Amino acid sequence: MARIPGRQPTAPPTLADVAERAGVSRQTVSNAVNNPDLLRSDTLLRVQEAIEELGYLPNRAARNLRTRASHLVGLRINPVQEGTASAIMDRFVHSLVETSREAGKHVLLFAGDPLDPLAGYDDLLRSTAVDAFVVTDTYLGNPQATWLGARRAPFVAFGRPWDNPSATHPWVDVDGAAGCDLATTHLLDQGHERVAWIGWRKDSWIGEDRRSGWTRAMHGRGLPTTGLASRVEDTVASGKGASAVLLDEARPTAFVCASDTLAMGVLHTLAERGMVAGRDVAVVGFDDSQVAQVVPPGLTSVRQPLEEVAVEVVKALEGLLAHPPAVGPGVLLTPTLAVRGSSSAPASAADRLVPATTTAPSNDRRPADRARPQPRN
Amino acid sequence: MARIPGRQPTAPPTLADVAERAGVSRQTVSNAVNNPDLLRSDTLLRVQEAIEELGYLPNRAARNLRTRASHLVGLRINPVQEGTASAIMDRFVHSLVETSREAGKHVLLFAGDPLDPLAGYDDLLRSTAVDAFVVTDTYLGNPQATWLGARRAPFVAFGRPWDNPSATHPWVDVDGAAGCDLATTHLLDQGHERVAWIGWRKDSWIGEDRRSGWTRAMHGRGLPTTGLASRVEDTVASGKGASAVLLDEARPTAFVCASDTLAMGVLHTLAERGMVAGRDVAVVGFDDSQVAQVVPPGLTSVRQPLEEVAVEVVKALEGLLAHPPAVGPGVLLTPTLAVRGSSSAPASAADRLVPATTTAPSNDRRPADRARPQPRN
DNA sequence: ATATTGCTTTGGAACGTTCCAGACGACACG
DNA sequence: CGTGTCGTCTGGAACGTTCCAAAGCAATAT
Repeated sequence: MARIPGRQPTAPPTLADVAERAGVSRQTVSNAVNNPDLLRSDTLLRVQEAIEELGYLPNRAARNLRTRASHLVGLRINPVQEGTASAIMDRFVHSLVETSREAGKHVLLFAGDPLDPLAGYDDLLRSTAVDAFVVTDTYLGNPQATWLGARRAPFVAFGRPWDNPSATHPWVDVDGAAGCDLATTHLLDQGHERVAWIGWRKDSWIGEDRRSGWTRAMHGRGLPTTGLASRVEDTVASGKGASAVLLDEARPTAFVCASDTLAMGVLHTLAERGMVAGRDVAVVGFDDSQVAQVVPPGLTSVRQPLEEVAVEVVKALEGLLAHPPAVGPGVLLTPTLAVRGSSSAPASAADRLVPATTTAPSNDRRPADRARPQPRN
Repeated sequence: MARIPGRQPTAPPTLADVAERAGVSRQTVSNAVNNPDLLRSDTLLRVQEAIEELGYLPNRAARNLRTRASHLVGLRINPVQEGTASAIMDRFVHSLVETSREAGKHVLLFAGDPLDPLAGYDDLLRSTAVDAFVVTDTYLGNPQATWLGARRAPFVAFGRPWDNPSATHPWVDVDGAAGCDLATTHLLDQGHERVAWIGWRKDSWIGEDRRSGWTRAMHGRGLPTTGLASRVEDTVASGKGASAVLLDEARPTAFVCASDTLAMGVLHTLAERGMVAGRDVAVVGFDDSQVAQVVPPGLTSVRQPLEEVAVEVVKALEGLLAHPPAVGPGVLLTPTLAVRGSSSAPASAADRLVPATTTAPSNDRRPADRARPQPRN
């Protein structure tokens, strides 16, 4: 197969190779790849055969250079957060990669310094290594957004522009309030009335949003929330501490937590007191992490529809990179609830505890009162 | 500021821009970037100033085209495995990204079909989108290796070439046998004698390797292993079932598991029977997943040194891509043991069974203890 | 003085693709 | 019969970089 003299025998075939083989010009081969409908059908066929035989695939670098596009999407990942339950980011990465593939894009990962939200973006942008970014860590109130915006860098945010609701960049987010409302309502439906909240510090927009779902559901049933809430850091230890205090002081029968990490803290407290999640006290987490899925007896958890998020993000990216760019409104998706053992209704309790909606009246024994020590081996 | 006429005002500066500003030729600017020691110091300075002022960064596509290198490393990720505990891959991805950055490389993710180990590789290779691959899923006995080898595609494997020990490609792996030996010995040191094994089916090389660490440790103390082992699938349910059977039939006082997923199965059985891990029965898992870190009372687990793995992988990559390519021998790293509540010595048992020297089982920095607050859903 | 050497700098070519303007033939229209 | 239009195909140029060969120049060796 005639090759240009200086080429390695292992070098991938080029347009010129295919062109020669098919007896057409380079440009015709290019058209066969990019604008097949420009060719007469028989030439198209001939070229396609040549492409097939040679195993030709366009050289990415050359194409990128010419078209000023890399078909790469940059995604910054932070160092692993050890000791926490949430793996949202990882699940999202998987979904994003799969969805991007269908859009002909690949995901380029780069490292981030948690303290400097902008590190890494600049280099990739200036070296035209990526076409656009997906920005995820908007919990800080995203300076990336304004910075990237100022640089005219295309990006889509996973997370609302909390600090600037009038921001014009495309974003996709999950309705945390709806999720916590769902979780709380699920518990209320099982007869719980004293449902406690363990969330994050007040300066977290996401935390306050989720919390509002809890209060909304509680107040919707005319139930009080005072004394039932705690705001702490997102660690297992904090969740453990907060739940211990709440159990002592407010006697809740159920917990809704802003994260699986905090929920695991509750499970720690229960274990320490010989109580059983789902039997003595109900617990619901947030994120449906692997932890929630495998910890006995299974942690009920709000599940973010990350696959859908990825789809919407990619959709927004495609709009952004189209000619001319089209940017739609923000997209807010609704999470679901993965119900597991930690909030399963003990049959007897459920019957007893739902005077409002069902027939069975009044026994004021609550799940928490049924706590008893573990049976010995 | 002179720009070439047709250029957008927002277009990044090019070599020519910098050259004009510094009053030198393009090639001199190129040298200033790539071979600074070729320039006289004063010209170098002048050029560097111009680069600084214009914010110049070499265009990736052009550089890639010319040098036939993309500085990208391809990594295939499989769809998330729901319902399992292990997140090895994700931790590895993080480490790899960080380490790659220091080597001037970025990580390109692409999606994989678990059933077709080769999907995705071919396209990236033929389109010269990546310089090399990191191959991780070698548990299948890796057809990728031979296939990539045949295509002369540079790659480094995380995982030994089990099916072909004489394979010549570079690889990095973690000594699973040593890890399970460590885990078993840790239990033996606490006075346990009947230590059971729950592992994978016999056709898993990795599983058999890990299992050999358990038998080695047991036989080393003259203890029998018959009847104490079970081989199942890597699911929580399997681990639960296997542990239930073993508890009934072999009365072990401790379990060593081939994965955290299986270990969580054991915890399920214990919970169901009102038994407490670490008090009634000791449990050790493998991978030090997030689950192990947060489940009460903490799951002792063998921790793979993924940071080191990443460093070695990148080192191997650099050798592979050097001119001429240099491929070293395979690297086998030793895991550590993260000791947590599930294997804490019951005081009575330890007193009864062995004068246990107070061991310092792990000088590994224990990440669970370093948990930092960081709200992100 | 001339040749040799080493240091520094330079312009042209090339990497493989797509854009652009135009060529070519066929066909229809006036 | 000339002219325009359409469908199809082509060669040259350009994207921004690095490779290559060579040029200019100063200092040293012959």
